[in-house]
Amino acid sequence: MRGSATKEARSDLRELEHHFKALGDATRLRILNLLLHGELCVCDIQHVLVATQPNVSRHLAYLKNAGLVLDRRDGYRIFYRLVDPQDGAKQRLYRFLREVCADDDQFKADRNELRRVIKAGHCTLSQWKPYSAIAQDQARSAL
Amino acid sequence: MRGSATKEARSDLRELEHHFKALGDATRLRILNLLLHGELCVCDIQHVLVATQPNVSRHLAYLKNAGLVLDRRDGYRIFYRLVDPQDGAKQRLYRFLREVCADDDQFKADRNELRRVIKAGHCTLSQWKPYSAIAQDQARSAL
DNA sequence: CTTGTATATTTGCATAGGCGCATGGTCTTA
DNA sequence: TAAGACCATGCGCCTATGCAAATATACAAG
Repeated sequence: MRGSATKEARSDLRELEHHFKALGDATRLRILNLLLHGELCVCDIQHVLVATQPNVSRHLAYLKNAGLVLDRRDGYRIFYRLVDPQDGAKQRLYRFLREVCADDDQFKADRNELRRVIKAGHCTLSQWKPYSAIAQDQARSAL
Repeated sequence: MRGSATKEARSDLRELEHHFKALGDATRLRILNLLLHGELCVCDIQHVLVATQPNVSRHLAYLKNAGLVLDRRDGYRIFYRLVDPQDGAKQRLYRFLREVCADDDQFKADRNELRRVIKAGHCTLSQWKPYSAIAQDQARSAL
């Protein structure tokens, strides 16, 4: 099944460029840092980042267009999650991101704030789901 | 000496953002792919990419401003090389880049073309130097 | 069907970024 | 000093992107 080279090597350069473009923004990096640990709805992110709703929404649309996140509707809210990495490229990217996000203070603070927001139940409350590629306990503890 | 956290964690977010911005362009990715294997002058890159000189020059300036490359004058030409990674962040970044560049066809073709250009001696000829963080033989063979 | 909540999209504006072209600067050699 | 090789930068044009504010859409509850 390694024959997916057809898909993977088709235009890695363009895909890579788009991925990096998507990562080249502080707000989007902060969003990804949160999504690395689980599925979230827009308003949770909005609360953590203290940003306007259209702003968060547009950045999520950008990430979705770049092929980095997926969305899912549940009632009147929409949950975003990282695309499940199938190819090696995305796996490497996520691993790299996780390494990078781990140390930074801003990212740490955001994760703390996310924990607070989830506890406060502003929005998701019981809806929170860890990112499927991460073990549940790992996601919760790493948060 | 791990106490460099002061420098590293100062504003990782902004630095990371700038790095990713620098990577979010196909031309710059192609340039970095070449520089991963050694020091090069502008006209070599120009020949490989088949781009105008000012264009290459500006992208190199962008990379330099982003803290990813350094330059050095030697006679009437200027050689660019990757910044020697001191912090873990840049090491991880380069490792990630090297992994990603290895498979892609465009990057491979560029490396082949670079080898041809170096052999043809358009510019650097005997001046070519491998990127210091890579063993000389590894750089030449990987090229 | 109306109201309220959560998201998305449009609009307008300001800035950043990419490219080609022309110009100017630096260094070498004659 | 003059010419040639190599490189940087300013200018104009165009596109992409970021943000705020307003507006539109989707859903739930009454």
